[in-house]
Amino acid sequence: MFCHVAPRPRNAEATRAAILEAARERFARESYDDVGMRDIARDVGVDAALVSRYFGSKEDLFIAVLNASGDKTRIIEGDRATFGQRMAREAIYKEQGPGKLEHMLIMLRSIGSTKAAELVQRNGQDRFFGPFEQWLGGPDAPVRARLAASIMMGVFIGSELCPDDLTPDQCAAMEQRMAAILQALIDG
Amino acid sequence: MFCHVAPRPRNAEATRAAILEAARERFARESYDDVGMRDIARDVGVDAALVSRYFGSKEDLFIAVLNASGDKTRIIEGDRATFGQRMAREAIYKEQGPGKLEHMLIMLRSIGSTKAAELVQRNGQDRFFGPFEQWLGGPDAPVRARLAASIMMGVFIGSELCPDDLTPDQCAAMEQRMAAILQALIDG
DNA sequence: CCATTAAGTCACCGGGCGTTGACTACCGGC
DNA sequence: GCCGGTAGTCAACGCCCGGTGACTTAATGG
Repeated sequence: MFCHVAPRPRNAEATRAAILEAARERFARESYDDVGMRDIARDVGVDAALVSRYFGSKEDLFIAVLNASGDKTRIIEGDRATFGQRMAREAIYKEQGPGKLEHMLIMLRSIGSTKAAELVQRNGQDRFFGPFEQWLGGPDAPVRARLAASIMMGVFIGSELCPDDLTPDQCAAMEQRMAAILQALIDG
Repeated sequence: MFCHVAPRPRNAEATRAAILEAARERFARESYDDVGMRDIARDVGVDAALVSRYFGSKEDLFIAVLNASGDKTRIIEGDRATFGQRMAREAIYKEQGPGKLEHMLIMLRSIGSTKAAELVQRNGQDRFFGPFEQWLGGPDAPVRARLAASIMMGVFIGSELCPDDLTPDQCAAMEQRMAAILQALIDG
């Protein structure tokens, strides 16, 4: 009988990446305050001290997660004509997994924590809101960007952080309405 | 020279009410996790032990705050024709103070905390979402209610939890756009 | 085959948390 | 005028957190 799982081969770079990945998944499911260094370490199968060693502090680790996750969040791609449809689909059905809107999810989870709020705001401004506003263009771009982003955040919270009890038909109806609203904002 | 402020007169009921009020203000500004029993006690000018004594536990205190605050949240009043306008004004300018949408603010602040999320979800469903959906009526009421509530939540987060750097003109434009979107959802 | 060095672990620290039981001081009624 | 009960305080407990220095173990080059 095996008492130990196969010990991870000694590879600092791979271990560091594994920690970052585990942290990303944790922070996408729990808030900054609720995620513990020991939780992340247990997920990877290492000692908690190693997490502190590799990333300096919990705050630095969170920043690293935000930066790493932000790379994959290419919200703005594809043509403008289907933006509303795409975003509505993402926000409502939100196929799990890395990339996509996970970056937004991580930010929303921890935006309540005073320790993480500042980081979240700065990161969201730089990596999400700023580019979005610039991409949008046109008259009232700041207002339209802000409103569109707010709507996406709100639907995200409604469908991810709160339990979902909508039927498939209702989801489809909601998707359609949301897409129309967003698209109207995009088009001006 | 006075070394002590006037000691609070011995009145259990008044002290209890003062604790509840202080807790309400704290929970409206910080998340469940960030608010400490000692913080609340300090605001009132009593010992932290008294807070536990009067309300049993932090969780019970939070529930009491949600219930007490919910009474004043009469979202649904006034005529339907101006609902969008009223809500947009509330969400964007959100004159501070008890009542109004403070209940929603308290819920949003702590929705990230796993310890408070369940309470928030149940309370929000019972005191906010359910009545709202019922009041809305008409075709697709659940979908429209959910979408309208999500939009309000999103704008709330955007304007309260994130710093506001919109000019008065931009605020007015945003208010107008948001009001139109909400009103369209209300009317069907 | 061993020495060196990096990778990872272990024990522990200081601090903050919510909560509790023992204690004190005040106030109304006799 | 004191006395019982209640409002409020105090000190402490157990727990968990993030972080650190000393130690152990494994890989690697000679």
